[in-house]
Amino acid sequence: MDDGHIPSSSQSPWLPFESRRRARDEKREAVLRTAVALFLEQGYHGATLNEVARRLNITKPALYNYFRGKDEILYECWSIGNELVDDCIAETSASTGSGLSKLRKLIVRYAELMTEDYGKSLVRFDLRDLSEDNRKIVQTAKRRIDGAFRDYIAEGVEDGSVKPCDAKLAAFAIAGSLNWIGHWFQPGGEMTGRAVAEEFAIRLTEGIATTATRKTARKAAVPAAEKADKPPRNGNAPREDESEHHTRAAARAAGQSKRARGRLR
Amino acid sequence: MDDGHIPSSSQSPWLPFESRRRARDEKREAVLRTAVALFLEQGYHGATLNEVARRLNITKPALYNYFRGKDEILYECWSIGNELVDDCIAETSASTGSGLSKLRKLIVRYAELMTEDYGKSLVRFDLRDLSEDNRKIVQTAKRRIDGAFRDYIAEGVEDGSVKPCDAKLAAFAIAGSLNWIGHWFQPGGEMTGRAVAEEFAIRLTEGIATTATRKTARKAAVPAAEKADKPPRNGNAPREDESEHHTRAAARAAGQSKRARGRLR
DNA sequence: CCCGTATATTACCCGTGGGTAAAAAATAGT
DNA sequence: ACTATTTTTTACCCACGGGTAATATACGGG
Repeated sequence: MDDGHIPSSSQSPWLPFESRRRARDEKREAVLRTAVALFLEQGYHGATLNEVARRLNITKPALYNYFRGKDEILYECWSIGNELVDDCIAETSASTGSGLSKLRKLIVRYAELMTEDYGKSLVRFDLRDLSEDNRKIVQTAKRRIDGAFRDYIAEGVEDGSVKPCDAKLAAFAIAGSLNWIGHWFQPGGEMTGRAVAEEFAIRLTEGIATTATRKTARKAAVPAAEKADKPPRNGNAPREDESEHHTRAAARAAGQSKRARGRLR
Repeated sequence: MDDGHIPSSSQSPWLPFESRRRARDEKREAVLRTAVALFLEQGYHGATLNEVARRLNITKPALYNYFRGKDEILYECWSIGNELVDDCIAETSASTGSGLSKLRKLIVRYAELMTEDYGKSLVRFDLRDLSEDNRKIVQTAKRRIDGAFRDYIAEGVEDGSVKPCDAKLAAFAIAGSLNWIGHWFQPGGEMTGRAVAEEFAIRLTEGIATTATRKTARKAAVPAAEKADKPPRNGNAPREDESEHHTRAAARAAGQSKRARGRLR
């Protein structure tokens, strides 16, 4: 009778526990995915927890097994987006090149983030809907992001790849343009998120790049991350960014595991 | 004009108990001024009509003599901002010059609007809080504004003042940058709204202009050194914007009179 | 088979705030 | 001064939705 199906339980006593914890995390994430989509779709105040639950085929109180309340769900959505931004910055900072080159890399990654749900949550959600503590965390993180843009610009000014300019205002101009993507972009349009991102990287740095001598500016200034030397008419050659996707995915997974997990009561 | 008395409160037609004999329209406008400030300060959902009324030294039901409901107040706030934008576009369109020149003018005016309450209401308020009808009106108006940017860019491309580019995306980039001003600018900072506006007009067109704006660009590029000690150069003096203020004020008054006024029950 | 734990459901509470009816106060006209 | 109209207040309703307590169900281990 010892057909021994499902050996997992007999072999490792703590594996079931692990699998259960994993299942729990997966449910938690499912809640967040649903919530972020609904919040973006109907607005935080327009969306109800009943509707979130309904889309998950559960009922509202079940959500409270994973989150303390609505505002915590909002915060967690934002938190995931923030981790993705952190990854962008980390990857960019780790790269070598001029300040301008780093700036362009950050713009591409950040812009593409703004075309995704969790990225949008960074700019579409209202700080005032968060608890006092979480609001402070978000504000600090926002300053950090702004600082990254500013630092790259300043770095570019020093190494000569960027024209002398007010780094603060230039960063506001660039970041504002990018953040606004999160307000108008919706998948299914004529351009993919990546296409928008790369176009913006060029457009937003054309004005401050020193090498902006007419047409040569583009090609010379964007050698590494740019494959647009071919007419930007076709969206082919999605190959060179494979490594980036790998890195992105890995960092994201790591981020998730390291993020504060749902209260294990 | 000078209603100088009782410095304790701001400008409320209801101030003390008597002397409540002002025109209906003025009261209506006072409500909107208070409401737009509160909505921006606490968010539409965070702000209550009770608080709006309290700041005006009246009670909530009194508001319903001038507006049908909260969402109509929101719409009227937006509507005033929209009229101001319309004025910007009209003035710009009436001016002569290259497409680039018009674009810059529009940017300056639009940017400065974004530093004011009614301008901010254009980009900080959520369409979904409006009634179905009003939402459609707003959406149409938004497209019109976007179209103005796009048209000037296209015009500039044709007359050679602007480099060939995707007008749609360029407009998104510029308008996004400007709209974001409405999210971060608050009076009392180190820069005035006008200063920000002029800086942005240069920065945002540097990338797409065919003629590099030498001197203006240079001036803008070295703000840190002499930004503080630089009063308006030449004889323009601090009142060089008088004409525009005149135009603005006149147009605004006209707009108010032509805007649908409070339901005359 | 039973028990303990985690998870989910039913049923409910209740604070909030938009909105309203009716009375009161102010205002204007004659 | 009296009346008609507008404006404002007092007092109230109630829908909505976040949140909770009590209960039921699923499940793994002994």
